[in-house]
Amino acid sequence: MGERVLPRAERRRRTEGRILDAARALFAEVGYERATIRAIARSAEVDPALVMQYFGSKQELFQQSVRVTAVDTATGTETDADTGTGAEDLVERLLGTLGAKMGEMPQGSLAMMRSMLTHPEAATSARQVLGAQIDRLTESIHGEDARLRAALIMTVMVGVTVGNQLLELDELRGVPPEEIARLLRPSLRALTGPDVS
Amino acid sequence: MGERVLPRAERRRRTEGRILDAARALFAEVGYERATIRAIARSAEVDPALVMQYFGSKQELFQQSVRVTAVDTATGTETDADTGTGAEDLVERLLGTLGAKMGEMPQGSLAMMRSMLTHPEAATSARQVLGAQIDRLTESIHGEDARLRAALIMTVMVGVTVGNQLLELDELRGVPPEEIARLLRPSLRALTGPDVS
DNA sequence: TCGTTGAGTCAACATACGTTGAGCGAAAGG
DNA sequence: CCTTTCGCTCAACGTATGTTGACTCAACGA
Repeated sequence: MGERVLPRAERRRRTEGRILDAARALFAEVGYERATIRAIARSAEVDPALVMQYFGSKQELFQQSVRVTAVDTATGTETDADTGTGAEDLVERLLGTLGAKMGEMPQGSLAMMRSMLTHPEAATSARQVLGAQIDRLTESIHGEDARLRAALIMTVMVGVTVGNQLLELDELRGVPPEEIARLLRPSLRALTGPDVS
Repeated sequence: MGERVLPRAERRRRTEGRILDAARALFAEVGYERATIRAIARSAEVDPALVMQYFGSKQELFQQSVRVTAVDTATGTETDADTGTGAEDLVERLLGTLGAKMGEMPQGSLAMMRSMLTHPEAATSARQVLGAQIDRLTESIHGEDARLRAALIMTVMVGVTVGNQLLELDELRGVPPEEIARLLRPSLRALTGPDVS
């Protein structure tokens, strides 16, 4: 029937991908501790031992699940440097990634955030990502307490994301992202400090 | 030596208290999953079995650890109704409890917040507490999107608390609470909506 | 004084988990 | 065609955890 026979390399890549997807989904849903290797394997339709053989340990699987694209899109980096570096531009970018369809944040980011309060390595990752973003913001704020303000801005973003994606507060359910961005904009601008331009 | 002999009732109350304190501390530090009954018992200088005998299960111990005073002070309730119910007053109260010496938030609240992303019951508690606060705020905001604005305000508070108390971001370390409150005030006022008074 | 209560301990059970090593069967390669 | 490689499974081990039941001993009440 539809059962194609695949070359080994391709087959391997696909199962590895299935495992990673399943891992990301489960880590994002229940966090590091409650996401068991067995459950991930079952979801990927694979033997638990294979997960170990491919990724070495649960810890490494988690790291792989959270890597790269995950981390920065979570907090609004998006690595494209086409937009300006003014504070307003950065704030707008943050609001944008928040709004890029809120229910569809990359699973890797959600996985990291879900575990950041209870899993040490996830906490370290989160601090790194936030720190990098704070650095960026700090450069374009130029105020007295520039760094502190930048930190608070990121802190606000974390709060909204937590309330919306992870706690799933009823009050934020189904609200169009643009509206949240609209309501949040003045608050972030206020933290940007007295306008310099 | 100083080894006083205590009446049974008193003795029981004290050990029960020691267990609860140890539980709160550990739950707050590492979250529900990583806080083991054995570790809690060791910290309270008691046999693990005694913890079960007194509290029934780890789940019930957690609930007891998180109860009452814990929950509302976490997000700034403080149950005293002496202050007004105007939006500004409420915002000020929120900022106040945030600033009531940031490193000394009640352990029960921290325990709840630490686990709210990974432990279902903690999540439910958090949603309840936040929901109640949002209700309060909504009444005194009177705007179009009053409820949504109120939710975002609480969301901001959660973010700051998470960043400060749980993630322990370097940028917020050692910053006097009054300064954070000062920087945050305009942002919260902005969410309060166009001033009605 | 003596039986009863209850605080507290000890040893053990059942379970779930991460992890390992041996092995099977099909693709790869000459 | 035969050997090797490798994706993948099976069964098991070791360990940590929540939880339980039998037990000890001092405080209590009559």
